Amino acid sequence: MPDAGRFATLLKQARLRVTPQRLAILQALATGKHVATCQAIWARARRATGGLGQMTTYRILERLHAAGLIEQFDLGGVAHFGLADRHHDHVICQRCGSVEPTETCLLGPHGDLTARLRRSGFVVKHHRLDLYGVCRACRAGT
Amino acid sequence: MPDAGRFATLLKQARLRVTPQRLAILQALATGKHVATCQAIWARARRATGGLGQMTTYRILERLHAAGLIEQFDLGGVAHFGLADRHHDHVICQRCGSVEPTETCLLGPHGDLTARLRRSGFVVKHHRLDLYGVCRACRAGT
DNA sequence: TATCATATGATATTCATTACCATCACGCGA
DNA sequence: TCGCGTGATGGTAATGAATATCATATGATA
Ligand SMILES: [Zn+2]
Ligand SMILES: [Zn+2]
Ligand SMILES: [Zn+2]
Ligand SMILES: [Zn+2]
Repeated sequence: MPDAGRFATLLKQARLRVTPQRLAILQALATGKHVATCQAIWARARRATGGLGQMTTYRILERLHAAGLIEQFDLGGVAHFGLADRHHDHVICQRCGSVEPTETCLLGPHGDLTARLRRSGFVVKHHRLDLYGVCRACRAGT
Repeated sequence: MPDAGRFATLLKQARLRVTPQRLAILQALATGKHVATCQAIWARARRATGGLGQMTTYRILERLHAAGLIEQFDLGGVAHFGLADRHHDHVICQRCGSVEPTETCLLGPHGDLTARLRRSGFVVKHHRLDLYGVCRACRAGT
């Protein structure tokens, strides 16, 4: 667990207890793809710790999301989770299902949009922008 | 069913059979909120037709989505459906859960973004932009 | 180290969605 | 207008993710 110290600090900053299970799940989130299902995270994390309950995984992921440490969104009907270190948008391939984060926010001058909507009475807290299409690898494979 | 003729035309254009169940579901989608769950759509449509199976509702919604007549996306873990007459983005209130469509696409010069990503090898087919926040009514109610 | 609030783990349960199959009816051609 | 055949419908059963519950274990603080 190379990032144990960093993750422990993150948990403490969020006023959450530092447990081996939580560290294992954060580590699993850091090593895999950009996002993963609860099942996948559980499978990877339990291998590292030995005994990790599946329901514990659900509860920890919910808690980490409530604390803002991870992002959560539904994809194909099942919840997906990923580390939420910085804001990013998503580029999703409809063929292979890969989910990649963008380097920068794609919304451009974000202030414009927020100001425009605030004038209509709606206060924007955050947004989710997902671009669907076909990635380079899948196009080449055709 | 005031829009029966219009919906029948839509179905025929999509090479789908015109059945009372499909018309009832399209009508239910047109009368309710911008999006609704399968359960809610079923409840409203069955009242209009008398006998409508729940599983039939699932199958019809899936078919209509495959044909591009309706939009589908997960919200809070359950699928939501709405008429997809034109492209729009979503303004979602986190307090009351209301989902409202935007008049125009919020992405601005869409071509810029598409071109930029195509240069990286990714071909954008469509996107989903959801803005989360608090609506005017909920703010006033505080 | 003692204490306690909280986290964990296992089971049972809920609920949306899918699978399956027998019956029915829309659309088309005679 | 009347059959016919393909596709649609409806019901039951099965799947699978997610939640509820509660006894036990453990991290944090003093
Ligand atoms: Zn992400
Ligand atoms: Zn963004
Ligand atoms: Zn919409
Ligand atoms: Zn848009």
